[in-house]
Amino acid sequence: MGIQERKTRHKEDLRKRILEAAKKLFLTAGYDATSIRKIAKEIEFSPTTIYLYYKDKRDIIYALHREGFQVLRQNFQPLMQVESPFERLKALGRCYIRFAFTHPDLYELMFVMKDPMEYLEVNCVETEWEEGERVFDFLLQTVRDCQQVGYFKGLDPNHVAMEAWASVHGMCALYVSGHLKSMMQVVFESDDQEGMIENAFRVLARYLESTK
Amino acid sequence: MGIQERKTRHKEDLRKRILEAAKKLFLTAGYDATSIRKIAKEIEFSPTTIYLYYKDKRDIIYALHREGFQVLRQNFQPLMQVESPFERLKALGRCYIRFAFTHPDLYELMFVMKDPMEYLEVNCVETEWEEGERVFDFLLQTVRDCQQVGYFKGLDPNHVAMEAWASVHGMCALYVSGHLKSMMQVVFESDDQEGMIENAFRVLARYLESTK
DNA sequence: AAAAGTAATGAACAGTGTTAACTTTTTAAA
DNA sequence: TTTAAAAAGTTAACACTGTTCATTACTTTT
Repeated sequence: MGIQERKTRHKEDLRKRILEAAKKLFLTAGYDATSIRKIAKEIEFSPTTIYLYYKDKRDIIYALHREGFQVLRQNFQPLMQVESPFERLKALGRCYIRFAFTHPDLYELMFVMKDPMEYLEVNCVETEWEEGERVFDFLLQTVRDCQQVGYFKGLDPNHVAMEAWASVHGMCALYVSGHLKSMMQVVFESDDQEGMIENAFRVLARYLESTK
Repeated sequence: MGIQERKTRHKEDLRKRILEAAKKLFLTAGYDATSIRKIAKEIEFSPTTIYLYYKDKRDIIYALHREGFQVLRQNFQPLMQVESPFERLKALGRCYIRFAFTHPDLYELMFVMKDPMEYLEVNCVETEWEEGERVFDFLLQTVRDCQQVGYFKGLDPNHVAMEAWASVHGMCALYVSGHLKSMMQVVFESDDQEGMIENAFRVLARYLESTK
């Protein structure tokens, strides 16, 4: 069945080329500026062809969403080696923030935009947000490990993990949306957003440290 | 000049009616479903008439954005009376979260969407995000008041305030975007988002408390 | 060679924000 | 009161959007 195989490979290839084109447009011009027609022009196919490979536009951005989570998990990989649970937790936070700053559009797609989540709800097999689950599970396990060595005494690890995620996500979300920038210009008359986030994270780290 | 005045009042009236129609559509159907044409149909005017009162669509949503901040400040008003700075700080956080849960669309408009911020950048008088400034200043002053009675020793109030805002914003943002819902269904097999946020906030409050 | 199946497309639908040119209404001056 | 100017509002159009349907071009199977 070598012919059949080649055909399948060709199909998969076009699927990938569509996604690559979509990613390119998305990362250079943003979501709203990424239209089906522009993607089609990029790969030199008719717009309707895209619908043979992806259900609709949300299907495409959901594919990018999944890809983003793979990249994030790759970023997290080296942290597994960090011995100290608390150092690992802090590194996790810093890594998460760095990801948001280096891939703001991807971050927005993964953690801010509603469309991919709506896609999940509609095409529901109920339990399908594996990527997100794995990432949160890593955080959760790290929190539990911290408890083993005396941190977060008397606190529910689920709530601790949730609070930690919300904190760093809050910083990143304010950054990618431009709210941090506007706020800092007005309130602090400064432009060093990265420094501000760095310092805010240090405060958070102090809080966590003091639970020991 | 009574006639001139009446005319001005009439113009202001139509401006308001446009905004009311926009708000109604926005709150019932969301931003994307709120088109200029639909707003026009709602107030029974031609679509182009709207452009005589608002520069463009972003101008309208920026007006809603400002209105939202007025509502938020009204919600904060009673908290001024809270004597204890730390109690005030906690009440501020709870109040902020309650606002996000009761007006999720408005919250999204005010703190998540990029468009109003972009509108600010384009129509720049540089320093024009008064509403946001006032709200953050209130938080900042409360943090300083807390320091006066022994909290946050050795910490920069700016960074403490930033961290606090990021934390609660993170919770709210994950709620309004649907990420919290998906995550909880997958990881905790639960639907009680409000309870989760409540508990996460309690953890944060514990952190803050422990700085005394 | 004819039939069946697949891949790709052109044309169209119903909608979007926005602008230019035109018409109607209102105001002010002669 | 008539007339000219200014303001308010509308129609038609442009250049887009996501998406669907009928049709063509090509490949494989019978």
